[in-house]
Amino acid sequence: MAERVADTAPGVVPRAPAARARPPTMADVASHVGVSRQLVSLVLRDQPGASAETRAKVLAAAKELGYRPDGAARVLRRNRSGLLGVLFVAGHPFDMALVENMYPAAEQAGYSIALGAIAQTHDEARAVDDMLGYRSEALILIGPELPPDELSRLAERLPIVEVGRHRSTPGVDAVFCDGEHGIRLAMDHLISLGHRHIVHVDGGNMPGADDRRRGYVGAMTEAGLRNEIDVIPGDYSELAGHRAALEIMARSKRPTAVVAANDQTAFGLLGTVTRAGIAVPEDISISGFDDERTARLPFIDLTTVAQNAAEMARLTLQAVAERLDGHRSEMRQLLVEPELIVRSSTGPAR
Amino acid sequence: MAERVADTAPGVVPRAPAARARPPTMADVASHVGVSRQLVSLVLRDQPGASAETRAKVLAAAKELGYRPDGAARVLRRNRSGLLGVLFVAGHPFDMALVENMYPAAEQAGYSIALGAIAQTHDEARAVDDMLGYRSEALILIGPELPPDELSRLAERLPIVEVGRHRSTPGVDAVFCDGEHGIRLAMDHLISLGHRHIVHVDGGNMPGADDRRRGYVGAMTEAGLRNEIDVIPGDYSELAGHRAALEIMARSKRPTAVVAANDQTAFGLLGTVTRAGIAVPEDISISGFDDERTARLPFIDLTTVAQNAAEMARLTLQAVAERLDGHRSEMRQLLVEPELIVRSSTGPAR
DNA sequence: ATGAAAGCGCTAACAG
DNA sequence: CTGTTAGCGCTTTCAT
Repeated sequence: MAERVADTAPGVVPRAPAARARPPTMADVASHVGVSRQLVSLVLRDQPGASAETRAKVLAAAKELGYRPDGAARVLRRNRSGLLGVLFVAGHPFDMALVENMYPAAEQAGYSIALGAIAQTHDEARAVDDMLGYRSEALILIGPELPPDELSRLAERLPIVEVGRHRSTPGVDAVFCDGEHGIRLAMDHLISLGHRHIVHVDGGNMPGADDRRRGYVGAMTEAGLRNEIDVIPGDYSELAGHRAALEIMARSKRPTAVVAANDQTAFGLLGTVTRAGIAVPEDISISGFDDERTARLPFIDLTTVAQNAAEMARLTLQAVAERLDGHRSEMRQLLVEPELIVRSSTGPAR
Repeated sequence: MAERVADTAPGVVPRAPAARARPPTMADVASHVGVSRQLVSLVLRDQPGASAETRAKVLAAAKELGYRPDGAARVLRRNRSGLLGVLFVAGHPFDMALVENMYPAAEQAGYSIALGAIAQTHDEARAVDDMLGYRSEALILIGPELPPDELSRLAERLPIVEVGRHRSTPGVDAVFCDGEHGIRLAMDHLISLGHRHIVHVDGGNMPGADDRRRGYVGAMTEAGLRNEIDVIPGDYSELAGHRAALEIMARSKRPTAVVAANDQTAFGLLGTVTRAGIAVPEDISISGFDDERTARLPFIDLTTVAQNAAEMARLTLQAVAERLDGHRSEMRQLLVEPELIVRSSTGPAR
C-alpha cells in the first residue's frame, strides 16, 4: 500500500514531548485548596454540606488543575455506571437517527450512553459483550438480530429494550412503530389515487418486515384486490430495490405502484427506474418507509411512512427508567403510530 | 403523540420479576473453587503461576457462575483503560466505514474502542468530554471540526489523531488521504476522455476539501485549461450537488463533466440531472470521491476516487500505538494514496 | 504453585 | 460545615 510520512508543514515546530502527567485526583484538588477529599467530592457533586466560599475555591482549583472525575473509581464505589448500552447497525440510516435521539433522551433521564456499532468486523454478540464489560445498566438494541432466547437470558441480568421490532421476547421490552398500520396508510393513499396493480417489495426477515408485509396483504384484500397481491422478496437494501425494479421492468404488464418495505429499497427502485427512463410518478408511483434523511432530498422527494425517531427514543428511555428506577418487572411493548408523508414520488395511476 | 401500550402476545407469560442479583465477583469464583482471589486473577489473565488442574477448575467455575470481570475495578487498579475514543459524525457514510475498520485494527493492537457520535443533539465538545470521562488513552477524531488550538491543548493530555484531514495541528498526529492527488487522478481520467469544460463542486471548508480543490485547479492549469476553471461552492452534501446541478442545467453552455468533492455531492448531481432526463455519462460525466458503499450500487455505479478505509484505520492505530506503547512524541502525518475507480458515470466527452 | 497485604480514586456512613 | 473510617473489585508486589 502506498504510504509515506508527510513532511511537517514548514515553520511549524512540533511541541515538546507531550508530558503525559498523571491526571490530577480529587486529593490533589483538596490539598491545593487545603480541605479534605470528601469535601471536594461533595462540592463536585453539588451536594449540600459545603460553604459557598469553600465551594467557590474548590471549583476554581478543579478548573485550574484541569481535574476530571475518574469514572472508573466512581462506578466502582457507587456500584452504578449510569451507562446505557446502545447497539446500532453501522450504516443503517434510521438506526443512526434513533441513536441521535437517544442522547438527549438519556441525558434527561440522568443516564449516559455507550455506543456499540454492529458491523461485519464486529458482530452483535461482540457488541453486547462490550456493553456488558462497560457495566451498562441496560441494553438498548436497535433492530436486534440476536435470537429471542438469548435476549431473554440476557434480560435476567439487566433490562433489555428492543427498538424497531417486537417479537414478544419474554422479559424484554419493545418499542416499535406500527408497521402494519404504516403500510396501510401508504396503501390507502395509493388506492385512493386509483392504483390497483400494486407490488410490495418486502423486507424478508428483517426487523419489522413481517408487520409491513401483513399491512400490504391486508390492505389489498380489503380493497378487493386479493388477486393482485404481488410480493417481491427483499431485505431492506437498495440492492433489493434495484433487483425488484429490474424484475418489474422485464414484465409485460407492469404495476402502476410499488410499496417498498423501507426507504433504502425505495431508493433502489427509484434510482433504477429513473435511469432506465421511466418517469416517477408519471409511469410508476413509489413509496417507502422510515422517512430517513435522504427521503427528503429534493431530487428524491419520496412519499414515505415516517417513524418518529424522537418519540421512539423518548419511550425507550421511559421503559428503561421504569425498570431501573421504578422497579417495574413486567414486560412492556410500546407502540408508536407512524405518519404518512406524501411527496412527489407518488401520483395518480396512469 | 400517538402512543399506547400494546398487549403482550397471547399465550406468552412474562417471566418472573427478573431478579437482578449482584453479579458474581472474583471472590465468588475463588471461594467456589476453594482458592484465593489472586489465583483466579492469574488464571483469567492467562498468566503463568497456576497448575493446569487449578486453571481448569477456575475456568469452569467462572463459566458456571457467569462471571465477567469488572472493567471499572480493573481500570482503577491498572491505571489503564485500554480504551481508544473514536469520534465520528452520525450519518457520514465514510466516517462509518472508518469506524468499522477501527475495530479490527484496535483489537490487533490490544485496545478496545469507545464510540462517540457527533450529531445535532450531541456536539463534538460533548463527545470529547464523554471519551475523556471514560478515561480513553487516546482520541481518534474522524474529520474533526474542533479548532486546532483546542486540539493542541488536548494533545498535551493524551495522544490525538485527526483522521481525514491535516491541519498540521501542533502535537496532533494526522492520517489522511492525498486529496490533491486523488482529484488529479479523476481529472486525468476525464481529460483523457476529451473533456475540457470541467466543473468542480467543492467541499467548502469541510475536512480535506481544500486539497481536493487544489488538485482540480492544478490539473486544469497544467492541462492548459486555466480559463475554464469553474468552481461551484458546496459542502460535501447531496443538497450541494443538487443545487450545483440546477445551476449547471440553467446555463446556456453546460460543462461536459463535473468533478464532485465527495460521493454525496456526486449523488446529488447524478440524481438531479437523471431525473431531469439528462443522461449520464452520455450528456454529462460525473465523478466522486470516497468510494462509499452506495457508489458501488449498480444503478449509481459512480466513477470515484477510493480512500482506503482499512489502510487508514491501520495507520491510525499504528500512530496511536507508537505514542502509547512506543513513547514517540514527535508528531506524524501519515498519507494514504487514493485510487481511481472507473465506473460508468464517466465517458467520452460528447 | 499459592496466598497475604496493599492500594488504585472515589463515595457513603457516621462522628465531630 | 468538616473530617474519619471503610470499602467497591481488582491487580500487584512480595512472602511462603
